[in-house]
Amino acid sequence: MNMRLEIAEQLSKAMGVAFPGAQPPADVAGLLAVPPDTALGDYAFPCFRLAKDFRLAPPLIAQKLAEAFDSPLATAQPVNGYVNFFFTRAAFAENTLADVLAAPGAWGKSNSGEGKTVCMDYSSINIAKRFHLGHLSTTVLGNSLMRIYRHLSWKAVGINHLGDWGTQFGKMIYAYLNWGSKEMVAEGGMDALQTLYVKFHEEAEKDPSLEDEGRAWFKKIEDGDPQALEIFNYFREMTLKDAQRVYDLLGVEFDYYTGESFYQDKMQRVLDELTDQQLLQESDGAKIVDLEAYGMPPCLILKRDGTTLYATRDIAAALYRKDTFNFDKCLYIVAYHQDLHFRQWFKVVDLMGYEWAKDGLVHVSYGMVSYEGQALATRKGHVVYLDDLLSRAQDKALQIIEEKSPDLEGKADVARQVGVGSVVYATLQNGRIKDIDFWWDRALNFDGETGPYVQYTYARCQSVLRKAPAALPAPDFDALTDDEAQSVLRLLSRFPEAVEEAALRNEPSIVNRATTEIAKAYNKYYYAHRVLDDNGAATAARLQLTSAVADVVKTGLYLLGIEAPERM
RNA sequence: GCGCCUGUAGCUCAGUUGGAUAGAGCAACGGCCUUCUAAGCCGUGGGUCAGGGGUUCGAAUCCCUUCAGGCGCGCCA
Repeated sequence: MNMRLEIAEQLSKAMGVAFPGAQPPADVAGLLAVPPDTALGDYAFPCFRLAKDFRLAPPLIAQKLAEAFDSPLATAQPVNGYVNFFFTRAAFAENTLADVLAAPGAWGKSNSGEGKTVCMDYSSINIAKRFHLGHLSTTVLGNSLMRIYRHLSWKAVGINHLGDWGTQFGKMIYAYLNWGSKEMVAEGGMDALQTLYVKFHEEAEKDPSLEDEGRAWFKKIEDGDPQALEIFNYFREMTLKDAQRVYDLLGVEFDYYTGESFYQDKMQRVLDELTDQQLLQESDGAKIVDLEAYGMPPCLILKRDGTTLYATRDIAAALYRKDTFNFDKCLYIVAYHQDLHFRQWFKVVDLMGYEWAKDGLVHVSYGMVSYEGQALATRKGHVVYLDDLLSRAQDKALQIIEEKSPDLEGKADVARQVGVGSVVYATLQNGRIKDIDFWWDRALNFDGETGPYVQYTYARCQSVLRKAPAALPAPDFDALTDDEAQSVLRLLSRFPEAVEEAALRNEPSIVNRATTEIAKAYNKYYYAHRVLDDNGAATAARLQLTSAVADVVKTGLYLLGIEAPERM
């Protein structure tokens, strides 16, 4: 039973009774507000807007509506132009818990996305580069959104749009052949590739002709030269293998690893269509689509030398994905500094006549990451690599476990879940548009509203549930009419709305907050009330509450991409 | 110069898309473990919602404007 809808329905009836003939507002449920203080009720309806239509002062409207309101699940009280609704506490508890406990892991699931497909372009790492802080947001946001959309019955297609095309790979090959070796790379791994790349740029400063060598080797990759391809594929395999360790830790999976190179043979269609529709113009030898009418600089499609650009590839990829998956939405989880780029090529696809470009293509942008106040700079070594961060977080977790629960079984595994969870949680804690300045002491803090806090609440619930008596009488829901229990129940009942909104706004932090609020409310409850006591019927009710909290917290964590340890 | 974004407690951020007395966490200080997990709970202090105008019953929220910061603005991705 959705209490918001129940109240809205009964309130609409009350309007018909109290104001026959008047036109009631269309979306009563949407107008229901949550009062700032629970003493004012569980939901409230502001009457100010009705004053004109009903030709009556808001306090009087509130009074008449409250008098006419009738529901077994709530009572109504008029206060200063608001109608405040108070749930019938025991009935609310019974209803809510029955709903939550009906299907484990399914709270917040809905059919709202049934039959719809979303493509998710996320993580999208570059070949020959180590996984660092700059890739964390896109990876973790994308993973969480995949889970959230699937929870709402969308078909979600995860795509790692690899950065595997461009002259830098020609340069890499040149550097590898001249200054590197199989042994060096086999031993040094990704760092060795990094070193070679830096070396190339140093040498190219002195001898600009190396740039031509780089271009020549890239041309060989394009032309399918066996030696060039072999080396390139070696780099590619290495990068993916390196990244896979991080993906495994984070629990991240992709349906496709179709990178930029995949679209090379799909560019001509873009050029043909743009030409046919006379959208392509020449400018300084390059080919562009003019966007002045839309207040944007032109979108570059072809360079002077006839080769394609980033935007061209993105357009080709969008057309391919539409053809292949027939998506309703295609999300690009990319930092906001590429905002203009996306607005430009989205508009180009629109101009090409594809209606779905208008609201089907979505740039899910997020804030920039800096490290101790300065921009990340791989070449200067001012960078935090993901595997370092994750292993330090795990070390910290293990250290705390040794202090607090030295007898815990499977310490390393719990430390992994908690350490990794803390990093993921922190990444999804704030609105994604916020910039993140990374500091080690902040990242390794496990106190307060953190991943470990939420996980701890789950483990605490599990601990209580393990100690529950095997046989209990039927629950007495009058045991859950106190304020603390009601707060927990209110938050549980609103959790599904949070999941829907998170998908609507592509904002996993909403699920993060909803889950954390439940954990906080339960911890408060836990200190105010004993779950297990001599009263079997009351204990049964409190155990249901505990069980429901455990289930929803676990679901919330899952939707964020975080595991929930049974003990910690 | 133009465009996009951000500005709320010392710090990091919420604020349900216009509703009631602006809330959390961190940091600081003070309490609570012989009872279900103290990675927890309770309490104290801390605010010109960047500034100024406007819209209306009502603004942190919408409009205008100024300021501050971040990011972008043709042959990289």
